[in-house]
Amino acid sequence: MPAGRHLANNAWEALLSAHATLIKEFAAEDIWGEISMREYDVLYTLSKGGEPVRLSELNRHVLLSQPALSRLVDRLAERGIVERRSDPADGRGVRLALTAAGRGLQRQVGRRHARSVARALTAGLTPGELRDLETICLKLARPPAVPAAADQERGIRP
Amino acid sequence: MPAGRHLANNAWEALLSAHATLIKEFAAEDIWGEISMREYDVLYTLSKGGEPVRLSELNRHVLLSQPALSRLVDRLAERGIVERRSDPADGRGVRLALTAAGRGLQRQVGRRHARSVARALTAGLTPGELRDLETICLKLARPPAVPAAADQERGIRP
DNA sequence: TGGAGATACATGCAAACGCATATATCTCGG
DNA sequence: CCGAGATATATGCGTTTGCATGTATCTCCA
Repeated sequence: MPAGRHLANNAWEALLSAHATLIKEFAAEDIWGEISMREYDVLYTLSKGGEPVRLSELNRHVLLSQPALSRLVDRLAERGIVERRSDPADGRGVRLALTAAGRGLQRQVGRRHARSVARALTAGLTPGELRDLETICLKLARPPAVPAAADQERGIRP
Repeated sequence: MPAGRHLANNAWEALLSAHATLIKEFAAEDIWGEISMREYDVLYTLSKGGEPVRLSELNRHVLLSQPALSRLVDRLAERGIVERRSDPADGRGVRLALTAAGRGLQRQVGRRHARSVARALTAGLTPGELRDLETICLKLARPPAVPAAADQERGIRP
């Protein structure tokens, strides 16, 4: 048994707990207007990643199945918040971009949400802890992507 | 503007990113058998909190609306995984407990999942980082609960 | 003590989701 | 250059979710 097993599980449970607590806290706030938190997540990801963004790329950041994301984007497009264009370089692909209205909406909600986030996280943590949290979480967010090890697990030998 | 505003938002974004990445990674594993991750979350919370547990208490840990959780528990009860008893001390309340089958299922899936968690988190983090992550996340998980500040925001003066 | 408001959970219903699968396009070895 | 398999997205369909609201019970104070 690896040494850090309990350490890892305790850390994961704490992360889940923090996530649930904060998500609920943010969801309960009266700042979302005409969009849901999930929709905001999409708008934010679009605004952050240099648009246009592929559906599949978006799907790497948003915790939704591919069909669910496809239809969520549908609804946003019908509401004039995002625009779907076909990708000239790849006939299968879709290029997504915020419309002017979508960008405005993202900024408006984003400002308010950023304030909430700052309030919630600076309330309990020091700047050093915030930096540590970011550093550690960024390490976790990188996909392990060690195909050699996966091959080993399957008994594949070079 | 508070000093740690960007720090806080960067940390939150990293936490969300780590959460999404790891959840997807765990969901993709072939260890869940007859239950979903959400259902496992309920089983785990029941097994951890000294049973019996109230629905409302459970709802504080699980990221689901109260009606959705109520029905999820319904389904688990129909499948013989949890048991709902009425609370003798509070006629409105419900006391939830794992059945023997439910406890067995939780342990079986829990063992496998714990292994995955350990693999995923120890791969990228040192023991010290795991400890730091837990400590920081536990601070975040505590509900702020500063009603005085909320009153102040609404312009209420003592 | 009784009744107004709070709390705990359940239910009706429309919207959203995930799984399986279909469709269209791309990539490559032969 | 062609066809097999891979990749990107869409669609059918049954299940699950959230919102609004209903019902039962509890609390507390006038």
